[in-house]
Amino acid sequence: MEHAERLLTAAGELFYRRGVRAVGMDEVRAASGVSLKRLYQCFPSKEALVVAYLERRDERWMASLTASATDVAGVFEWLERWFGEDDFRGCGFVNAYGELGATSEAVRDVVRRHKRRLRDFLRGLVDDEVLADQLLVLVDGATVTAMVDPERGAAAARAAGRAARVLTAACRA
Amino acid sequence: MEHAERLLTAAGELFYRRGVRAVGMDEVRAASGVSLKRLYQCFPSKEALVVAYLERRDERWMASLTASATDVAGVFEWLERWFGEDDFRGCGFVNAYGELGATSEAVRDVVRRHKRRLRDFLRGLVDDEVLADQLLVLVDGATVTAMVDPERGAAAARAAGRAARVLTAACRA
DNA sequence: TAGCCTAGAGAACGACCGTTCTCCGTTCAA
DNA sequence: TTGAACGGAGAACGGTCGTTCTCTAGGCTA
Repeated sequence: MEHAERLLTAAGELFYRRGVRAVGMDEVRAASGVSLKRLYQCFPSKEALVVAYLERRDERWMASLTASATDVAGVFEWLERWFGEDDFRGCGFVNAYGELGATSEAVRDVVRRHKRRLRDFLRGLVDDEVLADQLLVLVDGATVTAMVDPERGAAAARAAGRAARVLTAACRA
Repeated sequence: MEHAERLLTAAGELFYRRGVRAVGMDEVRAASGVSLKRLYQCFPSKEALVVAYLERRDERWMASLTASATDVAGVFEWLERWFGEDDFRGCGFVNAYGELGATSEAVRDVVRRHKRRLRDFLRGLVDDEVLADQLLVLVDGATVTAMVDPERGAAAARAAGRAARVLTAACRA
């Protein structure tokens, strides 16, 4: 079923760029070229579409990160490249949580799962619980700074990367 | 004019807890006890009310932080207390930016101003540009972690505080 | 050809949004 | 006592939302 794919591609771009509540189902239909009837056959509600969007985003985002970053320094180099993309608009999961976390339990869960997966990956890189927590904080913090002030995104990524190096060294000592 | 005060108190609680778009003007009216007519006399549009909410939140949040935290360790102790409050729901500015940053220039500006003020305050504590960037990243990152997974909020604050201590020491060396 | 199933286009529906307007009771000056 | 300004309650308005329904055209089977 390629319809779901087309829908998720269109919805993903729109939801990420403008926010979930700012995008109507009819706009997803127009951008995807899929009829409204089939849209609701693929995803029985907007919430289902949002959850699918987040799950797909999780898969792709994590796949890109894990394929490119094989050590701690690589994570922050990858972040700096991401922050520099012209359609970067912060963490799609944090944004979705801020919009819908108070309303939708399903959204809350998928965001939590994503952050847990990210932490697990970092944990695998450093093999220390507290350091993994600290790296997760650095990643999310740099992403927030880059979103609010895109011009300082690269600087934030590098500052966070330096912090990660110092913390990793301190942890080994 | 106490009406504006009542409106901002009600709107602030609702906007922060549930998100801006999830709260209608009529709900602000009901929660504040101020008539709709006067609401629009005080704030000529919802956007104006949102901007005023964020500006007030900036003032109070920064005042609480600066009054309580006189050094770097104090910042993260203050964060841990904040994360433990039962109505904590992450950074109101990041949430508002995720919802409205793509739409409203005024919201974008007030969020940027807030983050710049926060960075300036941190910069005053440590007197080093890169370290100030790193502390800002730690603060925002810990806030994201605490929002997404409230049970780990205290741990995130402490991990970030330990990271700040290590980074501060490394910077002085 | 005749009948039937599908699927798309988009109208329709009910709810709710931000915003404005109407009505009516009160207050207060003359 | 009259009348005019004010203010609150909430109806009204135009628009949009998520979701469902209708209509029509086309392709398949018999």
